[in-house]
Amino acid sequence: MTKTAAKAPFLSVLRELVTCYQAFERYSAAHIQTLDLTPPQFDVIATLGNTKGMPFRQLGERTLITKGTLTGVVDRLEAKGLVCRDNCPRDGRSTIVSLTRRGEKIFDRAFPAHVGHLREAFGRVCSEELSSLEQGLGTLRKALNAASGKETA
Amino acid sequence: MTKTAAKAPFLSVLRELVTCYQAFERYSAAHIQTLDLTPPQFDVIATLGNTKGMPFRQLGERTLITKGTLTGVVDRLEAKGLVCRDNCPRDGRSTIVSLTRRGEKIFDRAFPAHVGHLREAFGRVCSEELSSLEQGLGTLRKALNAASGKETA
DNA sequence: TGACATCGGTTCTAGATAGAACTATAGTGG
DNA sequence: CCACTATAGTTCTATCTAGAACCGATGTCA
Repeated sequence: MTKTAAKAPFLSVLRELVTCYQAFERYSAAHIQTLDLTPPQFDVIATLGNTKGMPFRQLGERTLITKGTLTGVVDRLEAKGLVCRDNCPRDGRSTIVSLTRRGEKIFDRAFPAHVGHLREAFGRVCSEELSSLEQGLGTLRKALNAASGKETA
Repeated sequence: MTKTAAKAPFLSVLRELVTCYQAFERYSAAHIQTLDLTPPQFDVIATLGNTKGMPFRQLGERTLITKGTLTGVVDRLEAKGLVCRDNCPRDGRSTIVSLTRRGEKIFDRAFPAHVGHLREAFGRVCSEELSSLEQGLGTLRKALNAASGKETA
């Protein structure tokens, strides 16, 4: 609580961003746990659902998991028999990850349930407020990226 | 992208929440790294700054780090000579964590610098939008807590 | 076609994370 | 004063995390 720093008005937005995000994580994770999955594992299942599979690279881009981490997450899902790795016929370096039949079953059951669980919470906020929130978050994100670009460049 | 699920309009807010939070984390972490600290370590330093120290429990509440994790974070800070553990005279179970002189020096130098770094980004967003964002985040957080309370109870 | 840069994944390292089990101290009720 | 319960930290386990080093396959360019 430095005097000058405590005055910065944006710190309260910041704190709210963090606590809100954590509240979401907790809320979401609590449900995912009942499926015997971790949040990143669920994220992978949800991303692969209704697709024919995709290479690691693409899976990482969509789930925002870096490749080193993704290897381990996929390892564990493979051990559970929910996804499988196949060599890409077009590119010898590439590995295609896709849901197994069991993985698809989990997806079909868990994904709608999870969306319903989230709706339970988000439904309590009126849609105008949600869309204003979405916009505000977008503005802040762009500001963060712009500021970081400025310093990197 | 299940049909029913893809329609849920709140999913886009959700995605924005996650990407915005991650953008913040990246932006913040990039600066903290230049101080040879990790984000949780910085968080502890910032919380202990301008205090006479506090027990683990309280430190955990403020930094939102669970006690098992906190032990490790404090271990590493202690190894770096930035904080110290002292027995609480009033309670034999309790340990008081406080900044060493070196830790205070780091705090005095790093905290204002970090706030300045953040201001660089947040200053790009007008204050009305920030306060509206803060309010929206608060609403959502309360909705999440309310929904989770409903299920827990 | 042979050198070289690039790219996709894996491995390794250090750290963070939650949660459960454990230890020791403190407080409480009989 | 003794048993019981609650509390403060630590330890342990499994997972996630980024980032760097590495390895094999590709593609390029001369």
